[in-house]
Amino acid sequence: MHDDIGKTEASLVAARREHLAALRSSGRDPFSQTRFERSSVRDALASVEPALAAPVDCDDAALALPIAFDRLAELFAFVVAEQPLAAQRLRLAGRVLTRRGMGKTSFFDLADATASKLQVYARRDDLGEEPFTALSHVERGDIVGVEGYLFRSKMGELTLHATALEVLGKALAPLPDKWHGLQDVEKRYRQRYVDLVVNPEVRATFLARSRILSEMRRFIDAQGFHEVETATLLHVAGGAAARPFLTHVNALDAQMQLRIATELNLKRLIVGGMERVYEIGRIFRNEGIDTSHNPEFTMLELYAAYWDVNDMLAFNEALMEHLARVVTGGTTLRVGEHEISFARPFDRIGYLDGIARYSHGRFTRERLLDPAGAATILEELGMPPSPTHGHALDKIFERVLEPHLIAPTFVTEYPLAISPLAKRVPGDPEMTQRYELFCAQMEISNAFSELNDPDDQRTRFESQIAQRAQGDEEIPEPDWDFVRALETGMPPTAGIGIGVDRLVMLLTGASSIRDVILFPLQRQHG
RNA sequence: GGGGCGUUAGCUCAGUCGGUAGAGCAUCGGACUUUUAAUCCGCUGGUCGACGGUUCGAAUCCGUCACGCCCCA
Repeated sequence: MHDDIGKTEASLVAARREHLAALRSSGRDPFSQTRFERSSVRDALASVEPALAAPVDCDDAALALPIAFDRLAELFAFVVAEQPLAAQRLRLAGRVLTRRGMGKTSFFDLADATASKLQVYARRDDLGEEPFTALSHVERGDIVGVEGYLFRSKMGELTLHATALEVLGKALAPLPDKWHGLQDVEKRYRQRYVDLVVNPEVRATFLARSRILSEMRRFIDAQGFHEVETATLLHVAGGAAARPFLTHVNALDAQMQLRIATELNLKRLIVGGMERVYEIGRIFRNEGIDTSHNPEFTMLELYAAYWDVNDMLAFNEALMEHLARVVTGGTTLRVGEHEISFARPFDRIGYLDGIARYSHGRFTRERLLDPAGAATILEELGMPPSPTHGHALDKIFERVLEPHLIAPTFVTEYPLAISPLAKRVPGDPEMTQRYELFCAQMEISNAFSELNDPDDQRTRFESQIAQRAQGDEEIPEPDWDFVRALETGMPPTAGIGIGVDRLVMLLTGASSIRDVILFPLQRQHG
């Protein structure tokens, strides 16, 4: 790949510049246009006989919005012929996707933000000789505004019959194939704007992501949570097991780290009495890139004072079902070859029980909770040795239990060794009040009753220092101020982290995290 | 880090056994007043990812590198 422009491409650009020059010389410079008033849903309804209009369920604010192409069919279902609506003056705008010129008439397909298109019909006899000639300089990729009325074509397609048309923007770069779109995945990510223009399903995916985020906020806000923004630049990035990105702050002449979680700062807010807080924020982890990992990704973390892990589980379950309903209209989703249901209740399985079950009883609690025992399990599985007990447990889990977690499943009660911030299970101090939610073999959320005993927290940080010394570089340095925060007193609290990108993958059927991140990290061209 | 696959016209893709490169779409010219991947006629368009090697001759074989995708660790 190199960025030098080829001769063919140069001639395509030159041809487009000639069309631009022609438009300018006829006083229709596309780049001098400043605005175009588009018809609102209310305008559209007002222009037709009330008796004909289908009932529309939307509030005043929605009525004032421009008509989205995906609503045209619903709003104008009654349009059957050419004549009844000739008095109507609808104004719609979009990007030209295809042109079908037929001498003295022409058809255009326009795209807006939705995955639907609008067909426009232009005729010389309606537009006049000179404007129709100007129209011949409108090409695929250009942005146009059209005024006209709707009718149904011979083939039954709802079509805007143009009475006036203006060019609002010109595409100088040639667009990809109108039928195949842009397939080259590398170019799709590097030039996402082109991907979005020519691949409507990509626009639909990112609009779905936006809807998921706003529904998530709505659902959470309705339960009295406050959205907050904590620092991304930290002296010590903690709250998760991951290597941080390093940066330098000139004003302080200090090396700092980008956050790997929002956990510790959000719990500081719980200590401060904010009681119900959440943050939807970008997290940075200096790790590998694959179909389910991007070095920067979005996480929802939420903390509720006076809740325990079971309250959080119920909240999590309700949130997931709600989002599934909003996005898909139902509770079942296709993920690869599996059909999975988000109808409550989700499956539950104990961490230790699950590993015991899928190892046919070979990997017992006693072996797993003993560092030496876990090491022998790794050997039996033919896996390389781990630097720490916690690392070994993670590897065993990934190999033995995770592959079986297709339907939404809460894995409950995690060993203390891999849960440095979670409260112990009463009467079982080696285990914690924690669960993780898995779907389609992906970890979606992680929640627990938060450890609020500062002495216990200090002890666990100290054991993390030992783990770091054993060579596990993903174990963060202790954040001793966090212990001081707990010494200030934290109510019993439950917290959760949800991987937003993976959740969007599930709900949109994306198989790669790159398909739900607008600008995934790519290596720079040599 | 290891393995596999890919990179050919603006886009989507062919390219046989090693003999100096093809199609469709787009562009350009022409016809066409309800088309919808419009159609019909005609013409253009190439640093075959980069570099090196083998060969009389390389898109094709070999090596190195770049970028990407997939799988594994």
